[in-house]
Amino acid sequence: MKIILVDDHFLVREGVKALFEHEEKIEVIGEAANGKEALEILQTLQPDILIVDVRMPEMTGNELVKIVSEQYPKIKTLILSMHDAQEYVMEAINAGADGYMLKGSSKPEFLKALDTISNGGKYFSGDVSSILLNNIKGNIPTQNTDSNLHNNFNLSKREMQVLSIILEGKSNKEIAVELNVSRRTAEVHRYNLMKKLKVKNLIELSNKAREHQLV
Amino acid sequence: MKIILVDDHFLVREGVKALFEHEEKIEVIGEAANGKEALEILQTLQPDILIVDVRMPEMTGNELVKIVSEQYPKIKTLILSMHDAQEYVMEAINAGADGYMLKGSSKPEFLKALDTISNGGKYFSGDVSSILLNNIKGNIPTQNTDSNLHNNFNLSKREMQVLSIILEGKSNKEIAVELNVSRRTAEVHRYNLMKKLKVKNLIELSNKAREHQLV
DNA sequence: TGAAAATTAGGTATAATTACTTAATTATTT
DNA sequence: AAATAATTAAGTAATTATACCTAATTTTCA
Repeated sequence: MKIILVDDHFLVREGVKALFEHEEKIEVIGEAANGKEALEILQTLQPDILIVDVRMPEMTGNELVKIVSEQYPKIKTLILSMHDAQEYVMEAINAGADGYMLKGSSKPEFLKALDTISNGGKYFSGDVSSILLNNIKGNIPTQNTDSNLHNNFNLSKREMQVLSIILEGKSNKEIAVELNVSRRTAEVHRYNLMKKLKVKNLIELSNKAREHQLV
Repeated sequence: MKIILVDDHFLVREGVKALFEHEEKIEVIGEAANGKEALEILQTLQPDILIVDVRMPEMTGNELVKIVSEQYPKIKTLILSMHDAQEYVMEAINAGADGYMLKGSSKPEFLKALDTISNGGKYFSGDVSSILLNNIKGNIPTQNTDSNLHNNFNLSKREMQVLSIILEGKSNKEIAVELNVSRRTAEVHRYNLMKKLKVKNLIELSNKAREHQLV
């Protein structure tokens, strides 16, 4: 299995190489620090698989994957990401990536992914399965029943409502108007929300809500 | 984590128990050889997770999962299967299963699955990702490429820096410390950033930055 | 070398949020 | 019907952010 690594961080490339060091079936035949460089060395080297970081300057991993999968359909592509964010995963799918792994994935899972991919399969880490699930056709379940995700922070109905308005970027005053309650009430809900989600600012709130697909 | 195993093969149950033997966080509190038995012991024992074989006489694992997820929404369910067959996987999803593992999955992946599920998440083994992929809804809008990507907001280097710190959830005061400047300077950067990106609050800032992959 | 940006930071005022506490009124379960 | 949880909202202080303006230094590029 001939592999080219594409990641703007030297250390990450080294890490991946170290991971494959004692695997005789796997050989890293080239490295690139960005999309342009990758496209250049692709023309001379002939890799089986391209391992690409999602987040890179100038050209994102997903953009690179799209180009490669269109121009060199025989080359398989595996996206490497630090985040299990919905948009990255869905973009990877749309770009035609053959796999999606988190940087925290274990070595065995990595090897399995490469094996699956090189045999023409797709391998998306189990860590992102919830995102895949949410985008499944005819997705009937996953709603109501307070068991799934929605409420493992014990948010009340009203709190969920307030949360979603907060995530629209509204202030307490605006929330108050929208829900027809006092500004103080909105404040309390926001305060309790932050406590329950164990976050200390809006950004963390936004991230946590997104992660846990609370809205 | 209290677990009940449901599988008609004694050996499989033993195998799973052996797998968890040295995991102190996991405790197998009951076993059943079929769906009916499982429903009976469910009433007295209170498991967190039910690990269920898909293929069982009389009642399939998916049928059992459906009943359990409707009647005991708090109990999580993990399907165990020998096959990565499309119909099993899709049925499991529709039945409301929280996870789907192959019998050949590694111990670390098993533990990760249980952990994810017990925290309210979903975990479908990477081995079945191709099935999930095949059933993904038609392309989600992935809009912006090139033109409105990256820095065409005319952000300066310093502003980009400040932006990324803001997106870590830090306050002006914290930014000031991190960059070794006055709090007022941090305020100015933040103010100019918001103006340049044409947003009026943190949430919009976060979304816009993410959309345009500014960080 | 000059002009144009960028970075720095102070002033002023207003608005908004955070971090609690207390407490009344509804709803919901048992 | 009683107990528990949810929703409402006021009070108090302190902190933080917004919305400008002005202006001194530095950097950068032509």
